[in-house]
Amino acid sequence: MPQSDTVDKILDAAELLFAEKGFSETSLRMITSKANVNLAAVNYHFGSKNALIQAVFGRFLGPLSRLMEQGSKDNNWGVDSNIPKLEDILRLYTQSLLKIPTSHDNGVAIFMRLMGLAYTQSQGHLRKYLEQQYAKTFRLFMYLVKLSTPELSAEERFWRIQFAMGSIAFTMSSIQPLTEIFENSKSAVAKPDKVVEYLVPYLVSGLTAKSVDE
Amino acid sequence: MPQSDTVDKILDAAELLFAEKGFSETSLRMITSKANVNLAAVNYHFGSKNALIQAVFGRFLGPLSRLMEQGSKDNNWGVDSNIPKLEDILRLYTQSLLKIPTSHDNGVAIFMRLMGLAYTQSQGHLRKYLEQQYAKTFRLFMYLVKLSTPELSAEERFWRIQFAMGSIAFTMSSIQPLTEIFENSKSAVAKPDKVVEYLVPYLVSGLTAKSVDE
DNA sequence: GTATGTTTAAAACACACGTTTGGAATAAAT
DNA sequence: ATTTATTCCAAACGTGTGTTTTAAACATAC
Repeated sequence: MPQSDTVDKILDAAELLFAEKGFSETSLRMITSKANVNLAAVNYHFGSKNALIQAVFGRFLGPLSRLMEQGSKDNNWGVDSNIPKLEDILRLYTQSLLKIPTSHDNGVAIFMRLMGLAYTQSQGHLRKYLEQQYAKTFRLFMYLVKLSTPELSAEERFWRIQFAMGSIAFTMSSIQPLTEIFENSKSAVAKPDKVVEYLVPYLVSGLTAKSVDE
Repeated sequence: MPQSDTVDKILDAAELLFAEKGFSETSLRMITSKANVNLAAVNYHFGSKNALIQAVFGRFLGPLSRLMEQGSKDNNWGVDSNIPKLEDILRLYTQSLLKIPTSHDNGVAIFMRLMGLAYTQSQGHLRKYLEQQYAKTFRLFMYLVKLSTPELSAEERFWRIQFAMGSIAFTMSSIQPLTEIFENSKSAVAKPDKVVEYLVPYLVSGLTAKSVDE
């Protein structure tokens, strides 16, 4: 068995458990027993639990970051007065998400859930890691949105993006428990794709709402 | 010193620490030392840490729940074809929030942050407690929104409310320099009232967006 | 003033956590 | 075949956790 196998088994198990329970609520013993590896393997391969958390994020944010930048470049957004539509930006984002290779289905929901947790749980080290690792991509995203919503003030645009990210992260965070609650005659668990279908027009409408400044 | 004093001191300290760090990341020793009470006081007065968490929420949600139901009744919403406007519902909500008595300013921000954590951190006991305690109020809220947005399908309305709640909870959760806000109460960092000003038109626009079903 | 119930205090409890250790097993290289 | 580096494993370590225990302090009523 090659080395990478243990590493990936740990990452796979950690990803699921973190998404399900949160970071502090998931112990290394849960992870290693789910992954069928020795407890010490985490500290051996990753160094610490915090480093493992960061590695979990790096595994999907790396590809996502690359896909977003590539997509923007392919469309020539931002050059020669080539201004993207807000829907197109969101679509690039969601479709980039779907392109990320995952070890299991429901990968998208898990990513979004993890991103929500990253913002919401006060893991200082994670925030620091994400900032210095993906600040460039985030700035690109902000720039694109700026191009497509020139009528907004910088402050209002910032907050609206914040609101939009909240809708996404929060929704994906609570899909499972909510569908359990409101299971009035609806048997099927809400599929993320279906939810995204509802999400996009909502976001577009909210982001392009008439400004309060006017 | 009367009994209630210790109880309130614990609740005050717990509220702040939970909002700042999360539930699992806050130990009873942090709470009791911040509250200047003995460690055993928590288990004596509340029974367990989980019960303390629930008590912190009860202190907020009890008044809020009453205010919402009273406000709806005062406006005769739902009777005699008296249909509320969506803005009015949101305004009732935000103003009810502001009316809740808090032991310190920034109470609203802390409350929203806690609600975000409640949804986001998978504290099973908390979710169960909130459900069986405030399901009635939540159902009223859903009903009012249904009255004001008759054009939406039940499913799409459900998800849009979800999106909206996400915006609120997430935004308040990630006003990052929270600690600064707590310490020097007149910090210039994002004031919740200002954010709400931006939030309302965004929510209205999103919630009333043209349906994807049409 | 004594008795009764309630609240505080200090200490200890059992347990789960992340991490470290030292040696066994395995693979790669000479 | 022997060496060398890497990976795995069982066990233990130290620390911090929520909770319990015991007794003292306090308040209240008779």
